Amino acid sequence: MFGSVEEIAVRRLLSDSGWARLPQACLEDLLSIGSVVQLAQDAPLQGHVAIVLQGVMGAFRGRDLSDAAVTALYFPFDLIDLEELPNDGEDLLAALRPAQVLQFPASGFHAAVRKHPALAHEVTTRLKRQCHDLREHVAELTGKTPEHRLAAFLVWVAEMSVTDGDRMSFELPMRRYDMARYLGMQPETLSRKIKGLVDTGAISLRSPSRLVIEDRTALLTVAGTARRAA
Amino acid sequence: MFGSVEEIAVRRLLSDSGWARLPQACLEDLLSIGSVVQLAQDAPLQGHVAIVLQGVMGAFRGRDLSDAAVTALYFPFDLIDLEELPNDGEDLLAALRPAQVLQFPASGFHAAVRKHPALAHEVTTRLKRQCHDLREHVAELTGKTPEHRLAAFLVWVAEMSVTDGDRMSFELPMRRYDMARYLGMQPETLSRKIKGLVDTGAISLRSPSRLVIEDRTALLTVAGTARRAA
DNA sequence: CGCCGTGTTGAGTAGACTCAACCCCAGTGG
DNA sequence: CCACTGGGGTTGAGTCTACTCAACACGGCG
Repeated sequence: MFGSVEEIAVRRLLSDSGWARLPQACLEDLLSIGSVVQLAQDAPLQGHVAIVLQGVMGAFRGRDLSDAAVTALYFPFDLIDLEELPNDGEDLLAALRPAQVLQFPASGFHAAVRKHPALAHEVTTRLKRQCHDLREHVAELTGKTPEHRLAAFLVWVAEMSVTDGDRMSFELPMRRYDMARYLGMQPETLSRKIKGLVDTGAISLRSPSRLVIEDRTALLTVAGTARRAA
Repeated sequence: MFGSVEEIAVRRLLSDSGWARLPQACLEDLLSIGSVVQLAQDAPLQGHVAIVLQGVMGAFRGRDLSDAAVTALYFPFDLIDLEELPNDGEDLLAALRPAQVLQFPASGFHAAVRKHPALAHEVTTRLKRQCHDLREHVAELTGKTPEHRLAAFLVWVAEMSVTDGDRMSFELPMRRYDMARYLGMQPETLSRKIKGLVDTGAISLRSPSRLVIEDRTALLTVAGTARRAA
């Protein structure tokens, strides 16, 4: 069912991630109803059940993508399930960079959940984890200064990213604008805070979107407490 | 298994709330392992699986209750399940006012979930709803001014409260200090914002904790968009 | 080359924070 | 009966910082 390009990401999904723990029959059911979807930057995800394969998806809250808040981030292997919620048309999902997801029809996915207890357990666990992450994000938004939030965010993203050997260098998975809205500040403020961290030597920028953590300890000190790991 | 006082809340749980949809056998399983716990204000909940019966519980993030952020609120009939999460000792649950919960041993509850598909579905639905609510809260924290957040919060709490016929009068389910930390502002700022709403005539205070919504439309205008209902 | 999307820099303002004092009320004990 | 106490809440003055708005820098692309 998959072309060769997509196969790589799906194969990783089935071997490296928590999903691999599921029984074989369950995985086959999932793969038989799922379809790999390529999403360009800013492309919305139609339908609301999917697993991220590559890239980062953002949950938006608001009428337009242009003025909506970024409320949550979904990294590879994260489950996206926004089905069966009060829908006032203000919940949107979009790719923050070009991304790839394994999408499911809601009915089929939920049928699989009913059929396979192990899948139900996996979904529950992931949802609890998402609640936990969101509460942590709330704690950062209510209790920390922009510097704190930025530092914690950078450490977190670095952990989620494949550092491909190159020390702590990684690609920021979204634009400044989206980062700012996720972190609850203005793009200008974000730019200044990043500059501040560069000036202190904690990080450095190879390009606007490629970042190197020069001094992780210093960054963690700024962040206060580290955020959850992958 | 219940004394007469507790029976009232449990009976409402089994008739009025979404939990009543569960099959009889499942309810009996739940009741057989659950125990009603009375919590004084600020009393922490030991163990992390419960259903709120009365009052409001708060999820805290931080070392102490005194300086922790209030990240989420649990109203009657909400499910609390913080089990099986990365536990760094900074997640706490406490009653914001005297409260009553139906508490479960984690193992027993999860056994019941495995046994009853309907319960698994109910739990999943509630967790998704909690994620949704948390995302909405994040959107408010990142995108709205303190006035907006306060107005939206008051409308929301009013909907969650039993208005006992008395127009839109209701009891605030927590102290100013906790409210402020949930809404991401300082107690002083909160006090001033409340005063501001009183001055415009949108609300009035009968006592520090008893509030009347005089002009719901005006309040909604300030809030921008209404928050999710009960 | 000019345009557009993206990111940065600068100056001024507005609004939340900090810290301190004060008010109010319920308990408590003389 | 009244003074004392402590928790909860409000008010005031001053500071600081994030926001606003505007201009500018940079790179890719038609």
